[in-house]
Amino acid sequence: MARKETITIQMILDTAFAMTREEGFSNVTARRVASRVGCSTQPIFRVYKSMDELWDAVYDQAADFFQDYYKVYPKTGKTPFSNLGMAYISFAREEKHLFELLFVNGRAGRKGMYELLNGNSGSVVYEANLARIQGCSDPGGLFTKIWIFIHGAACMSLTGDYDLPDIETKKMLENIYQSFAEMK
Amino acid sequence: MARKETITIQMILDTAFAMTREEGFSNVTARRVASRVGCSTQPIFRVYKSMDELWDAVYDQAADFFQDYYKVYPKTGKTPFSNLGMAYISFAREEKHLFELLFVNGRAGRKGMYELLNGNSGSVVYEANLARIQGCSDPGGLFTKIWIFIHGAACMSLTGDYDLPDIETKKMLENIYQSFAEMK
DNA sequence: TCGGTAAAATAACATATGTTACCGCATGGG
DNA sequence: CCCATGCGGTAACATATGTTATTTTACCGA
Repeated sequence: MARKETITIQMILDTAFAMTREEGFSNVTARRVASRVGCSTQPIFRVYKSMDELWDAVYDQAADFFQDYYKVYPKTGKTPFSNLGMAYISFAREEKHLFELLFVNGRAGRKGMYELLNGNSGSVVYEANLARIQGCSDPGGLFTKIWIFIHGAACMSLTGDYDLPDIETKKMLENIYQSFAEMK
Repeated sequence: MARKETITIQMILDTAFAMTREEGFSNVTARRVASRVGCSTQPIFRVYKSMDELWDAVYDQAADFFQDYYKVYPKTGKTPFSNLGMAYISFAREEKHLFELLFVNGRAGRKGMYELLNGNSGSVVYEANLARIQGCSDPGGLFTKIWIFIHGAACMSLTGDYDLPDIETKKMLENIYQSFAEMK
């Protein structure tokens, strides 16, 4: 038959994803991925029709990665809101490039923010028992306001304009939750 | 003597800035600027040592533009906070690419967020009578929290995840100001 | 009018990108 | 033990970028 496959689609995708984590999406080029895998650019175009297809796959993997990150994140807060917030802000800090890709710069045809939060299983928001007050359905409401705040802190951490230690962040999140909840 | 100058530094900078507004920073290339000015790339490199220098100039012009935008923005809110917030969020909506450049993606050696807000004259925050509670000096405090919220809404509007009409935005800003202020 | 000077055009260099044509060759079924 | 099949390497194409060398050209003072 034919020659045996030595460079798999997994090797390529994993490498591209690792590069996205480390250097950001825009540095994932055909030649750079190939070089890191240790092959020519051919195998890439054998398993992916184009770089766009590979980038799509990386994006999807980033979305899954965020889901897993949230699931594993220790839920030590007093409320599901602060847990969600802590996980989200930590993710922005620790996975700057992935956060940018998913929640800031996006990508043509990117998933919506709430779609990314819920994922395939609806885990994040659902598990947080926030189903009743899902953001999209209560504009100006509690979840929307809290979410705007959480997203704001995460984005500011990207540019270095927010850098409170986790303890302080947790306090602040629970503080503003109180503020919003008691207001109504 | 010599030939008369027909392509001025102003023409080049204005064009590059207009292109940044319309298409974003990353589309400002030497050839595209030249084409829009109606000349070759030579005049650009006569007045700027490199594209990096031109990009710096565009960035500075964007910072000034934001200052002017804020100064002119109608202050119809009940508090200086809501005025600042409305202006900032409107800017993000109407000048998506400039907002990204200044407050999201930044640029090597970009100005800090509060530096951008204050500008050369310290106008934005100062005029808003917020001097006493400037963000950097009250981490976790009132201004910081409000600012995180405002920045969050602005960033979400970039990705289409926030799209309340101005009226609602204003209400929400005044609402959360109440929440934060009464909490303490 | 004429020539030198500087501005602007032309065209190239060097690099980086996605993508494709081509070819060597390993491999496993016959 | 062959050899067709398809994997992967080499090299090129086409394009886009910043930048620079060279040439043309317009201006103004002499």
